[in-house]
Amino acid sequence: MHQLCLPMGLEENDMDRLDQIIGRRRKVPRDTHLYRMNDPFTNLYAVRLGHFKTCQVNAGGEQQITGFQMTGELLGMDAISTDRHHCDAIALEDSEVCEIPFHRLEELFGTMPTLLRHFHRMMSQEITREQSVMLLLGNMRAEQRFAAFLVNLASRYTTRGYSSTNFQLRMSREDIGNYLGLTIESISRLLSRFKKEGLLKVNNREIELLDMPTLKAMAAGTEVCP
Amino acid sequence: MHQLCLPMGLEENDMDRLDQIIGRRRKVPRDTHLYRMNDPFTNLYAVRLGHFKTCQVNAGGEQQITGFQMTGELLGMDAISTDRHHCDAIALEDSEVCEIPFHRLEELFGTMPTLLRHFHRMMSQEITREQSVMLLLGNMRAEQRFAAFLVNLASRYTTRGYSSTNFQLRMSREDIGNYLGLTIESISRLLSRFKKEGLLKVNNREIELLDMPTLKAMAAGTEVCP
DNA sequence: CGCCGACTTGACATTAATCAAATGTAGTGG
DNA sequence: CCACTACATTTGATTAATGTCAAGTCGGCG
Repeated sequence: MHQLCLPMGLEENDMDRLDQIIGRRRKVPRDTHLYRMNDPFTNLYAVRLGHFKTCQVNAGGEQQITGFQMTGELLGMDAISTDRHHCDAIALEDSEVCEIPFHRLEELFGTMPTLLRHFHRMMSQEITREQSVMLLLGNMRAEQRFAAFLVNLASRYTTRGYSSTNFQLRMSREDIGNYLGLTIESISRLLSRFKKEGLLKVNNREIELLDMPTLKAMAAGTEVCP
Repeated sequence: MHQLCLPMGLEENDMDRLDQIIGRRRKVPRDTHLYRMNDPFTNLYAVRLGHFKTCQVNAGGEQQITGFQMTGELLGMDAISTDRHHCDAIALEDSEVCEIPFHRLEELFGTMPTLLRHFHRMMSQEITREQSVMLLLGNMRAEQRFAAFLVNLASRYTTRGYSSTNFQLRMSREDIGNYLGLTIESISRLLSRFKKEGLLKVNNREIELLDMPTLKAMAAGTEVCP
């Protein structure tokens, strides 16, 4: 957790000061909200355990999942601009977060440039992550999107020390479809097709990736035409 | 410019200190790069004059325009995470920017909490802007996307003191299509249809919006079905 | 005037959505 | 343990939206 989240690279002394402001841990049961759109912003949240999704809704009631967050990732940075949350954050399984009171974090910034720098990197990373999703949604075809999704999960599980080829999907097909701008039926068909083509095994939400090179090539848009 | 960009709400004293680190102005002729993907990151850029587009390219050569920037907007925040730019920034017309050396900006953060807070708001705003685009690309149909695009431009021109109904598109149909995940032909057809339906007038790149309420309703997804 | 690039328009093809069952899975209570 | 239900997923048939391809038209500029 400390390798992924805010404290990265801090000296022990600074680490203690950070630990002191980090608020209580909060359990978030599956399918419940960590926060809702328009809630006033007081805390950032670091995921300690479990998985979340963040989603936007517009006036017409259309919903878009804008991301899936796992252990060590930070939630709530989109709320800084207006002091209100811009999306809902919902636990995909029983989860746990640390509350990080943002005003107290700001107080530390003045004397802890390393912390501040790391915070900026995390916000910037969120911006580039979203740009990749824009590329995916704007230019890729269904099979590319789905391949990119799987490759992205694999790489994030690797970072966390888990298997990059065997993992559980924590989200429903519907969530995946919504995130990728596709329907649940399309996701289901893609899974079946990838299975038939020997790219992966799938059993309910259990996934085993069998052909990472091809999946990566599909995701990058460099796959040779079949 | 000062109302939109970093200095917002600074005291005169602080404003001077900020002005001192702001680097030279740089002219960027139409169709030339302000920076390219993978260029090392040294400066943020504040647009003083003109318009830019930022675009991503993946390994397969697919390109996605991730945003259009106008006067007072900040470019380059996605480079902080890795010290390299993640996208190309290209001038849509002859333009001018201020260079903001990021390391010197960081030096000010320690003693200018107001500046820091404003910087955080700008990064956060970029995150929420991108989330809106994700909603657009993931869930909206072509006419909604295009309406949302026009309404967004209108509101940004309003903020800058220009007409919200009469303005020039600085980007080609192709750029618009790429940004919205549509083809140039689709954009052309949508323009023709909106014109026929009396929502706008169009003459080359000159736009006059005639029915903002309907356009807004379309963008929000609350338009009554025709 | 004539060329070029940007844009428009039309005909047709394709992708993924929609609609409709069928099937599978997990949980519940007998 | 087994029916029974509710919900998630898969699969098939069809349709609708948008992409692709192919002419054209327009406007600016040498």
